[in-house]
Amino acid sequence: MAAKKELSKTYDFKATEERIYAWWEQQGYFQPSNDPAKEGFDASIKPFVISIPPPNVTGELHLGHALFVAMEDLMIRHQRMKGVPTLWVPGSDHAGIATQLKVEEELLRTEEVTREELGRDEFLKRTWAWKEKYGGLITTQIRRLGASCDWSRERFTLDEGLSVAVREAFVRLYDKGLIYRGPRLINWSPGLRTAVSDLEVEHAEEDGLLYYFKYPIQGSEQFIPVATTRPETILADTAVAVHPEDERYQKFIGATALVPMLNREIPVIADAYVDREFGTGALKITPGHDPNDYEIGERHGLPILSVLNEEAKITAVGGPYAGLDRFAAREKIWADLTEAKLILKTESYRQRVPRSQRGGEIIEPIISTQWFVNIQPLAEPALKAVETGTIKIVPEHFNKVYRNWMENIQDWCISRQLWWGHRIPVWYAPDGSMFCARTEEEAQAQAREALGEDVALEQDPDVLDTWFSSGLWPFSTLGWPEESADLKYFYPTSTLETGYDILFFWVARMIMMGIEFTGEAPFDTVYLHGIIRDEQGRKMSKTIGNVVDPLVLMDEFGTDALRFTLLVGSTPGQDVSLSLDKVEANRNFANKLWNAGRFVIGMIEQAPAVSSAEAEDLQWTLADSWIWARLRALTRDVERLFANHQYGEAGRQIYEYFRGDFADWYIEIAKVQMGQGNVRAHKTADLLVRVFDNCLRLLHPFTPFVTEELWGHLKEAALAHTGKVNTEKGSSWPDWPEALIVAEWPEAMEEEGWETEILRDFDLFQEVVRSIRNLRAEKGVKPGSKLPGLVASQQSHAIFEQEKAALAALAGMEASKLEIAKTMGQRPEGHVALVVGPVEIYLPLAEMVDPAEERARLEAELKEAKGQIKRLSGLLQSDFAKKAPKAVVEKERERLKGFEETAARLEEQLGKLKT
RNA sequence: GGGCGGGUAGCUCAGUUGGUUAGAGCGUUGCGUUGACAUCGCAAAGGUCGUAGGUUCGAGUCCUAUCCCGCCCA
Repeated sequence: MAAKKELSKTYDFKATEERIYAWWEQQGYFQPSNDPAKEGFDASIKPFVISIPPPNVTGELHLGHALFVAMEDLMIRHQRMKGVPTLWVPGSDHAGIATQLKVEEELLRTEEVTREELGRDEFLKRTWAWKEKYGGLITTQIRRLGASCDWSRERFTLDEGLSVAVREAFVRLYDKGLIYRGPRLINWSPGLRTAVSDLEVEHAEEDGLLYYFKYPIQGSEQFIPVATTRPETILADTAVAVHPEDERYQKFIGATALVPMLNREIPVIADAYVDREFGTGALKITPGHDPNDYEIGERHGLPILSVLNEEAKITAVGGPYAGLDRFAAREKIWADLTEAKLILKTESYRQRVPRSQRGGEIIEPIISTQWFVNIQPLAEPALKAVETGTIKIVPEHFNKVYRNWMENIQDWCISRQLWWGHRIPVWYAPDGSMFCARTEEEAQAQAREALGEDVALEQDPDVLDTWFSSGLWPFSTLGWPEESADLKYFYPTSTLETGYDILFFWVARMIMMGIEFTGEAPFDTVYLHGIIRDEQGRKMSKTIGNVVDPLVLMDEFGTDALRFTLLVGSTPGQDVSLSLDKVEANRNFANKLWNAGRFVIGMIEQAPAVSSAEAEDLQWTLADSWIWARLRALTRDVERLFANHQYGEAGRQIYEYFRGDFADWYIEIAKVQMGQGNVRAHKTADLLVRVFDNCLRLLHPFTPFVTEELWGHLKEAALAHTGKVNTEKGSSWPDWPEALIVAEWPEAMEEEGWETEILRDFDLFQEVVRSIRNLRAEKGVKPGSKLPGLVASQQSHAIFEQEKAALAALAGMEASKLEIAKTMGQRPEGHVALVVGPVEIYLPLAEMVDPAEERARLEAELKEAKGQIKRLSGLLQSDFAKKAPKAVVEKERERLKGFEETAARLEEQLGKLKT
């Protein structure tokens, strides 16, 4: 016989996680069980597919990653265990700006060179080198979280295949006329020297000043008072606008105003857009630097002047101010206006300042020639897909958010003045004509066709917004534009899981592009999770210094603890507050699980082998039936909760079952039953295995490592003792596949009718145990001392007769001196009485109890019972009895009966006490 | 200005389609170490579910109004 393998007393996640993960991966469990690339492929089986939200390739793991990995891995593992072919496509994103900035910083720090000094080709070489070096980090960290994604299908947005997809998408949109190039007012990031999209600009309310000054009217001494938050833009004003019905200024409409300091002539126009209540009621119009003014300018055919260049310095338009930085210019102009006696006043003002989502610098609206996607034709079908339910968003209320955005969507600026990214597939001839093509050769051919000769073509220097390639992710990763086998089988994907903060950035764009290019919505469900906050509900930020590193948490508490905390702490669409205490508590939970496993395995070894005929002859105990009934209910609840995407609640229920029912009660009773030996012990060990096996299966998607490890030991023990516990697969009996990760998910077990009574009986048993424990604690009975006692109950007599040994063990009583009776004639001398519904319990504790105290206790209980009787009988006499469903009324009747029993017993006790 | 989410125990949060005594973890208090587990066990204290109305036999859950906090969009 092989040496008995002892499991360590505590769960050692450090010795487990890496080994288990490597084994899973090497066994190929992460790959779809039904794979077009493999033999025996069956295209008719519907797979479950998730595309990972690709993390920044040079990024490092943060809790947001940990949450989405945990969520998606949970879904994937659940489906896999249900026998569905699953595919989770991993990959990463080139993250244009973020990566380029990182590399630039690094180059500046180590070599003291800028990217301009290196040149575009060299810089890109360095960036690829950086990617090779650090790009693996994030995926290694994602593996550590236990992610069961198919690494053989890993993708990167700048891979050749995905780049082909990006060019294809661009060319198709261009050919359809949905991509255009032109000068528009766009958001410019002066620090990064690139355009950004509307979504990348955040508007924060900040304290500022409102500057009041005079706009002189040509040929008169009069002026129009105007207020602005940005005096430097006065230099690019091309009109002054007033409300057409404003009596104060009507006389100026049509007059010519003079731009202060420059004396440029501009018209005074009338436009209903002007808010008469705001400021002075007159508005300076700067179409070149303000989105609202831009629209007014378009309406009135005003010229557009650009007074700020790409570095946010004053251009030649600003005359004497040319070359000044935007902030310096503001001061200088205001000083000059003061000098010229053109100022009125300043007042403090709370304004909305556009800031870059990255870095926080102030964004300048400027006129710039960029590439845009005409989004309306894409948005319409994307909106419809959600409205009609083709795509379901969880939680539902995000439908409205989505619709609201889609209905007000603006054209998307997709060009970026960066080097790291997908270069725009457009080439220019010397004469300025442009050719959009999938390759340079194709562009050359087009040029030859159009111009009749070969000319030197210059590719557009800009790259595409990273989200442009991310928008193609669900199908580009599967091989699109090729009709690959993967694309055919795995697309559309199933669930898209991500944070609500990128609903517009990513989800909406995937839906638009998916429908446009594949004709199908890219997924059927969008599950949105919240943002992780600290225990005080604050966003994690480097400035506050409250950032929690998931790697540190995993080192300290284990991956399962972190995953369980994130999963159980999250409700769809709701932010998650994470505290270290919770992670610690869940580390403890994993340990509890481990030790329960040790116990069950020990019991397998101890169990006697008996024949199946003998086993069948012996009935389950109340506790056996109860833990099984509870498990059946649990499987139903979990099934329902998973179907409704209530993963956190499912986790909580499993946790409570394992801890509250299995560990706290059933295991304790099982010890007694094991002690009885023989067939009883055999059956008990058997049930312990069945129930624990089910717990491990249900928990596996939440805490994959500890459950896999334990299950392996459990299986080994069971198979080593085949006669002692049943190892045959049968209805609801465990089978023993090669690994838990591919074991069958516990099916929801329907209610069979017998459970109600069992649950009620065991509930009474628990109440009795608890009340005895309570009294012991109250009276300070030494925990070790075993009390004799009497339990009397007419109707529930059989329960306690049967569970006598368990009752004694759990309540700290001496089984041989525990008497179970139907009635008690005389109150035994020197005993204290407890009443639980129809049950009376007598314990010989009278010396420890003051009779007056005893009476007070009984009276208090009686009062409580009577109160309940009054409440319930009132309830049952009201309309409730007529209108509520029968079962609900019946439940209350039962309750009333219980309290009446209790009251009767209590009154008896009090009567006896008085004599 | 429009929209959305939240306000439940000291703290952080759960709470199917409304079902009648509202749960967990942590924290607090008391007790406890011979075999599953001190990363533990037993017991206890602690909540007028933001406020005011309404619908209903019945409301933490549905409706209306209102206050506070947060977010998104303009």
